[in-house]
Amino acid sequence: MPTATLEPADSIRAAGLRVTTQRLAVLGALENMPHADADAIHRRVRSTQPDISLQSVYVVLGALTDAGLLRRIEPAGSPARYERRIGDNHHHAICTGCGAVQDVDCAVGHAPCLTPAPPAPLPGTGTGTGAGTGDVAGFRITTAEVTYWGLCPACQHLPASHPDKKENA
Amino acid sequence: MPTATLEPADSIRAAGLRVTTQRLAVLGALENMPHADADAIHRRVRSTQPDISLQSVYVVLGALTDAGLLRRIEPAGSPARYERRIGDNHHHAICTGCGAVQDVDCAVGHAPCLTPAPPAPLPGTGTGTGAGTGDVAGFRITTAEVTYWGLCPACQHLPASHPDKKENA
DNA sequence: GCACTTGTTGTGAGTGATTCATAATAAGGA
DNA sequence: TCCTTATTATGAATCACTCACAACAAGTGC
Ligand SMILES: [Mn+2]
Ligand SMILES: [Mn+2]
Ligand SMILES: [Zn+2]
Ligand SMILES: [Zn+2]
Repeated sequence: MPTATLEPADSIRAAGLRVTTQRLAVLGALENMPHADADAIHRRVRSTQPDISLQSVYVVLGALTDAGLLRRIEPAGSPARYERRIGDNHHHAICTGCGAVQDVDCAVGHAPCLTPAPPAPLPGTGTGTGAGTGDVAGFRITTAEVTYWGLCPACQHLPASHPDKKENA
Repeated sequence: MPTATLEPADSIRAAGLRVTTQRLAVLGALENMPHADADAIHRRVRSTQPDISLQSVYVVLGALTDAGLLRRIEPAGSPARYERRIGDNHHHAICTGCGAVQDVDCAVGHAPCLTPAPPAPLPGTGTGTGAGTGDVAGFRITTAEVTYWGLCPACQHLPASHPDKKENA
């Protein structure tokens, strides 16, 4: 038995979950394909567990995400994507051409982006309640999610054509 | 450009689209319910056009969004929401308890996350339609989207119960 | 090692949100 | 008013995901 890695199985156990081959396989797959969606993970896992169903992958992803072992992001217009990089609220740059996702470190560090405090009252459509200072419109903010949209290096060099929305193959 | 000053019919025409009662109704509905989803808009529009179908509302919303007359946001775990406030890339605070959405002025210069760690900062991401151009990890960034997650004032004062995830009915 | 309990997985059906295909309709110009 | 063509109406279909429940297996105790 390869006991070299103290992580996957132990982290699952530490979360109070049972260690199953499916969970190990999903974690292992994500090791090599960060920001993959459920379908891509399923295809990858199938190479070692040909009979695992997509639904089971969903269940595993949900359990691991709830346990805090995975992070799920849900970019607009894309199925949910999963990654093992957790604990830091890092952000993402997403290519509008091909959907590629790239990690972006937050400039602030580990408890980032929790002090938005817009200086001016909200001029929104009729909801200009000048909320208290320090939070946003009276909201108690716990997370700030930042998504940068643009063109990845590859798509910048393509003509204004339609690069196929390739996933991790 | 002053989209707010144009009559709905004029702005539709100016976009090169035909002025229809359905489009006027959808724009009118959103006047009073910013950040509504397709279903809520459909219910509202039905009060004046009882026979309009949800699918037609989707078509109208798509056309108006493509024309730049509406902005669509797609918060995680929520159906798409639409608003008439366009032209400024403002951000949103969303309540994890009840799903309420609140406009937040772009925090350029205040929220640290708009200045990513890698090379250049993002100029004009907020005040200019997100037309600014930055560079993150080789990406040519055109828009920075910020979502603040937390509890709205109402949900802060509720016990640990789960307020119904409903909104303007 | 063997059984037992219970968390997990496998399977199929079901759901919500949105899109597609196509016929019917109506907006806007001639 | 007529005509062309954009737009809407309708139903079916798709996508991503969830649910219900039976079959299974991880971890515990003997
Ligand atoms: Mn990431
Ligand atoms: Mn808004
Ligand atoms: Zn790309
Ligand atoms: Zn709330």
